[in-house]
Amino acid sequence: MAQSKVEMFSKDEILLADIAKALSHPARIKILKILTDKNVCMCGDIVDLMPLAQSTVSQHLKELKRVGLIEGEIEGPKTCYCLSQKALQTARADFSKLFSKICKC
Amino acid sequence: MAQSKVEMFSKDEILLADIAKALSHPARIKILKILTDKNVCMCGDIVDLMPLAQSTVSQHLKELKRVGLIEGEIEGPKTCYCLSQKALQTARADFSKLFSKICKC
DNA sequence: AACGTATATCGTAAATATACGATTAAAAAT
DNA sequence: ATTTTTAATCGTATATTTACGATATACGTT
Repeated sequence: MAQSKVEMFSKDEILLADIAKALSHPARIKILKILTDKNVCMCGDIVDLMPLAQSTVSQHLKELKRVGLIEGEIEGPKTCYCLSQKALQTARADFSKLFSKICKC
Repeated sequence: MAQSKVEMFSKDEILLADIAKALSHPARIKILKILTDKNVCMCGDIVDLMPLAQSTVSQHLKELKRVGLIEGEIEGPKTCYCLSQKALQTARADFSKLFSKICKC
């Protein structure tokens, strides 16, 4: 990318695009599903269920945390991850709003 | 990216992630909104409403076309773009399905 | 036929994303 | 106190994305 022109768009557009970005990799979709099934989950449990290296999974978790969709609580050497239902509600509403606007029915 | 591991995930996850990717830039969100307002729109009209160069807008249109969210019909030297309501319905349903799964309420 | 208009594509630069192994840090277990 | 376990971060390679100007293409107009 040359210089970013992102600031030339509306807050809403930037925010939704950012959430979409967080959802734009199948690994991250899968992580959200895993956290749904397990409710609360150690990082290692997630890694075991993913076809990716531990450091790569950690990066994906970081991206999901960046936009707030998940939360991680450090418990000793372990980290417990869970979904942020609040952030998910907001994301859901934002996508709904977009599709309501652009879908005819 | 090193080699892609995308094929290690489910079809559903890959598909949804791909749609999310198409929505992961504010310019593309804005284009969808413009097409909603104008219904059908020449490329140049879109370019005029965007803070980006013509070639850049063209690239964004290509990405939206790639995932099928918009369609472009060449009419002489011009190209008419419009939303694909069918693809939008599908995308909307796919996101709904994900959020239904991962949202508690 | 030459020119103008509209848009896609090419070439390119810079930023970001994805992936991995190695290392670090921090707490638990021995 | 040392070792082990867990997970984040660092360093790095490669791929992809974003952006632009320049060029090519294709049609309409003069």
